[in-house]
Amino acid sequence: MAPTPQTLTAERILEATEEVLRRHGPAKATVVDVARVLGVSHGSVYRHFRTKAALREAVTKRWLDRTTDTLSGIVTEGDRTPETRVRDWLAALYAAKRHKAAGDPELFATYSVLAGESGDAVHTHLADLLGQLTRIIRAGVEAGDFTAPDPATTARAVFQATARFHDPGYARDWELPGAEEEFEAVLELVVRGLRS
Amino acid sequence: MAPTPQTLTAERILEATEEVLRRHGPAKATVVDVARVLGVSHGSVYRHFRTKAALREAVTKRWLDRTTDTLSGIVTEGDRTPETRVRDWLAALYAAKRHKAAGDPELFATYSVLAGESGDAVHTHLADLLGQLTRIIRAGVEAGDFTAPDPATTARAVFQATARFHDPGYARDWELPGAEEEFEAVLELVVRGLRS
DNA sequence: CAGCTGACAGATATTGAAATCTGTCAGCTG
DNA sequence: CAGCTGACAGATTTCAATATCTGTCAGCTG
Repeated sequence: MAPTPQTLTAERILEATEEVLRRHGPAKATVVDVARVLGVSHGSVYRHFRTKAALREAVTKRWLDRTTDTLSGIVTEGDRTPETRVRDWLAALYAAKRHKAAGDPELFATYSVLAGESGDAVHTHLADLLGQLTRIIRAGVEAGDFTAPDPATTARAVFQATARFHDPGYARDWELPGAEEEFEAVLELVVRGLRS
Repeated sequence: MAPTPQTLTAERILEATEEVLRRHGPAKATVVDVARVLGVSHGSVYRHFRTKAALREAVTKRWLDRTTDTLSGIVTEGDRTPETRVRDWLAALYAAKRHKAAGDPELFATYSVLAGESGDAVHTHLADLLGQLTRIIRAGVEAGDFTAPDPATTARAVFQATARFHDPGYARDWELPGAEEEFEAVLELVVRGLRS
């Protein structure tokens, strides 16, 4: 609650870590830097996070959860058709990732590094997103709008088919001219493939 | 090694380069190595290729063209339906890339490096592949099997949607258990999206 | 005593000097 | 004379010495 809390908490460490990552980038950010920002010794940071990898994963998880939370609202918009929700959800995912990549490149690089290291935070993030997409597709099947023998498998296929527009490995292409049109074309193809 | 007292040709240099790339990998392969395999001075290699980058691009182009040639046969199989040809073509593309990645990892790494450097050889390769796919889809539209206002745009969308199964950036996932099933699911989704 | 410090060992990263490589070209060779 | 050689300059890579970092822990502090 206090604007300048004196006790060292996991939350304060995560905020300082984001700051350091933004300033120095993932390759140069050290635990000593984080401790310096907080005005404590680096030993204290290790009281809250067992390793540097755990700290990086925690800060990344926090960052990924922001996207998951943004998208979760679209899943349950009962007044819209499942097709519209699939479109909106994928468009929102693309927009969120693109915005993050452009606006927060240092942290985005960290996320990409962790994704490559197959960290648990990323694995969970992907499972969360797939779960959301599965719910929309299942609703579409129940409404008779979509055909999908196994909604989870189909959701995975939709996710893979649009990977180019949310996988961080393709981030450099997201701002290229024509990217938006290509997204629309893939989205159209995928939605047509879902329809009964 | 076998005595090679013949005249020095671009073709012989490309073969020696492949040999050196396979043995040392893309990071350690030098023009001096190539010259040593051929029993000439490295200055002679520069008579045929202006730069090392040009040499690497030429050897990569040769290698990429083998895939393009393999697939071109499927495009014109008039006795099969367009849908079958799209399925066969994408499956053959996936199989070819996967086979290369598993069987020739050093050269595959070189290809991946060049793809990242956005070399012209890769650009041309992608244009060739897209051209083949466009022809199949256009044939499908003309036969009334597919709906696609602009076959070239749709071909691009199909190519993007299946990127995970032919883009070298994903090579590490191609041998994972379940990869084949995921390919089938994406292929099913895409083909459904093409149908009228 | 709960939380923090700071020195320490082993691991990792940085640095700069030495080695190697790329690309050129004047001259050699057949 | 067409094609090749080998020495060379500048760029890049390697390597080992040095510095910094990670993770631990005995002891300090409030």
